[in-house]
Amino acid sequence: MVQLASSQKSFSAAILNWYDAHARKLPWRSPPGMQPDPYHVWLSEIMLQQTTVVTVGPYFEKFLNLWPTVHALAAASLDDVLTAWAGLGYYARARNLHKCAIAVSIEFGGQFPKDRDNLLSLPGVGPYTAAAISAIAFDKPEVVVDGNIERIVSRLYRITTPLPAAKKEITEFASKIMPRRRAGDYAQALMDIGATICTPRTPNCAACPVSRHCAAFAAGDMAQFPVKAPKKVKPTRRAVVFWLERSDGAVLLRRREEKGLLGGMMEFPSTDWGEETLSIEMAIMRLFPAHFQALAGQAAQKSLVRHTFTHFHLELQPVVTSLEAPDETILPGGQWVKPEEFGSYALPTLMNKVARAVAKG
DNA sequence: GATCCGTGGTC
DNA sequence: TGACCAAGGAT
Repeated sequence: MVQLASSQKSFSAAILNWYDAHARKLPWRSPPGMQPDPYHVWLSEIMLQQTTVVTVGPYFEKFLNLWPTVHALAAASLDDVLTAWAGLGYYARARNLHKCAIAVSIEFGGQFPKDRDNLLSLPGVGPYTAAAISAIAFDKPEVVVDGNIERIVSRLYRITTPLPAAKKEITEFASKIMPRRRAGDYAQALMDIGATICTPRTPNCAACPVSRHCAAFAAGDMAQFPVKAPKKVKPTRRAVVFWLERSDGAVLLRRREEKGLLGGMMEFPSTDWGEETLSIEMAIMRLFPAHFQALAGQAAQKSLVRHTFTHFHLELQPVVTSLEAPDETILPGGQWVKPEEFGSYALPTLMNKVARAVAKG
């Protein structure tokens, strides 16, 4: 470790040389030597939180087309932002993205702050994203530590403390080996290397520009790092979900609560997501008690929809029914939408799975 | 520090 | 096929 710290210059030079020759061409990156648009950097960094480059690509292009500037995004409605974000997941990011755009547009006159501390005050911008924006968009020498860099550093030093407890230790090592110049390129280089060479399962050390600095490579136990705390088992939750159709073909949707899981997104009405399995009749009684007689006889089950969230499995039992009745007697906040219009609504992937199950069988 | 928060790809 | 994983943040 001491040897590596003393060879910081050789290490960072190898990283930057590798980047000059192998940098990935990504939609949000500017040509070599050009300063990127801070709006593009911010937008991409928010989208890339816990999300792969391949998944983000089309969403990044869509958002830039819809809202070319931070002012345009700030002027959009939250519902339009959620609709455009639908499918990307972690919807608090979209809510905070909108809040942040308004803050930058109003409080900072449309100019993103350049320093880490001011960036940290923005909604949805945490330690990683603040450092990344400051380094990449403004070339500030900030210590950028994401999951890739955690993995690289933990292998360089064979850090045995499990994550996330090792975060502080890793950040200190990362700080010691980073260069003073080209901090943005350096951070992106490490992330590229982490994504393509120093991968989680079987790293391609033969292609790594800094394998000679790596303790885990020397020991031959790269795959043992980073050490992570054990994970908890996911419980399974179940519910009955209703595809309630009107004679004109429109289907009943409602908006979820502003906060929490799938916050602010649209959904097909369902019973509460709990541990126990509910009968169709019981589900109708829970959600549409005033129309039990009209619904119970004609309810048709479709194939079970399985979906896994970060911390639980979900099994939704779709039920197809039809109903003609005054709206106010059906469901508070319900909204009738024709399936061909679903694309312009903020439907998360789970609900599109339900629609698919209903259409098939 | 622990928990909550999506989704699609991979082995 | 199911667990693991990905450019984390908020509470």
